[in-house]
Amino acid sequence: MTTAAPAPSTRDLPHPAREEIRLEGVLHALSDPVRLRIVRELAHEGVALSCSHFDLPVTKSTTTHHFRVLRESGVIRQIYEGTAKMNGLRRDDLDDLFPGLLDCVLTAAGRQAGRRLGN
Amino acid sequence: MTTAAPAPSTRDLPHPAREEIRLEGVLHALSDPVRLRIVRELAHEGVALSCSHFDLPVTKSTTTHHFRVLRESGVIRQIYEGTAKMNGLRRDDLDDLFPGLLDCVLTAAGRQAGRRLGN
DNA sequence: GCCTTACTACGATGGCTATCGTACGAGCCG
DNA sequence: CGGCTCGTACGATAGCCATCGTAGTAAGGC
Repeated sequence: MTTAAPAPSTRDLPHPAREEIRLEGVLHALSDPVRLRIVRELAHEGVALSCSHFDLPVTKSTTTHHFRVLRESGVIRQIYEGTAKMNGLRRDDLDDLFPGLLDCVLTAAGRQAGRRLGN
Repeated sequence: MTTAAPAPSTRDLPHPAREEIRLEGVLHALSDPVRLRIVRELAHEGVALSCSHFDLPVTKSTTTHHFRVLRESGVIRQIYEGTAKMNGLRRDDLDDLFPGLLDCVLTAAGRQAGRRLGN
C-alpha cells in the first residue's frame, strides 16, 4: 500500500509551483560552483540522490543551505525518505518553462570542466 | 598632453579573453533583472548601443556598475566612441564557449516576460 | 531504551553587491 | 572660453549570501 506512494507525510518541504519558477532565480542558483556541481551530478546520475551522496568541499550546514537554494529556486525537488532526503532534478518543469536551458548549461559546464582538466 | 597615443582612444577597457570567460560568471551576470534586461535589448537590436540608450530604473552610477559587471564577466564588449561608450554582445565568443546558451536564456526571458504581461 | 546516522535550525561573521549621491574627466558645440 | 552631455570614480550604506560551529530533531538499528 505504501510502497510507491509518498508514504512519509510527516515532514513536507515547500516547493515553488511551476509557474512560480523565475529565470533569474534559476540562473542565480546555477551561478554558484557548489550548486552547479550538485546539479551536474544529479543530471549525470539521472535519479534522485540523497544529500550524503555528495562529497562537497563544504560543511554539512553549508550543503543544506545550497540544497535549499536549489529547491526554493525550483531547480530540484526534495522528498524525505526515511532518514534520508532525496534530491531530484525538476527536469520536466524546467524543460517546459525554459526549453533547452538546462541542457545548454550542463553541456557548457561539462566543456568548461574538460577544458580545465586536460587542455 | 599630445601624448601621441597609438590607440584610437586614450581610454581602453579591460576585457577577459575568450578562454577566461567562466560559465558561473556569465550566469551570475545574467541573474540580475537589470542586466538581463540590458542583454535582452542588446540582442533584440542586434547592434552596439550606447549606455544612454537604455532607460533603466536605476541611477547612472548603478548603470555604470551593471555594464562593468557585464563586461568583466565577458558578456558584452565596450568600446569608446567619442563621448559615448558603445556596448555590444560578445555573441561569437559566447556561442563558441557555450553553444546555444545565450539563445536559450533569451528565449526563456522572452517567454517569461510574455507570461507576465497578458497570459 | 540508547546510540548512530542523516539532516536541520539558529546565530555569527566576513565578504560581496546593488544602490545611491556627489564630484570629476573627456569630448562636443555655441 | 564656457557650458553641456556622457560617463567614471569614490565613498557610503544596506542587504544579501556563503560559510562555519554548535545544538537539536527525526528515523532506524542494537
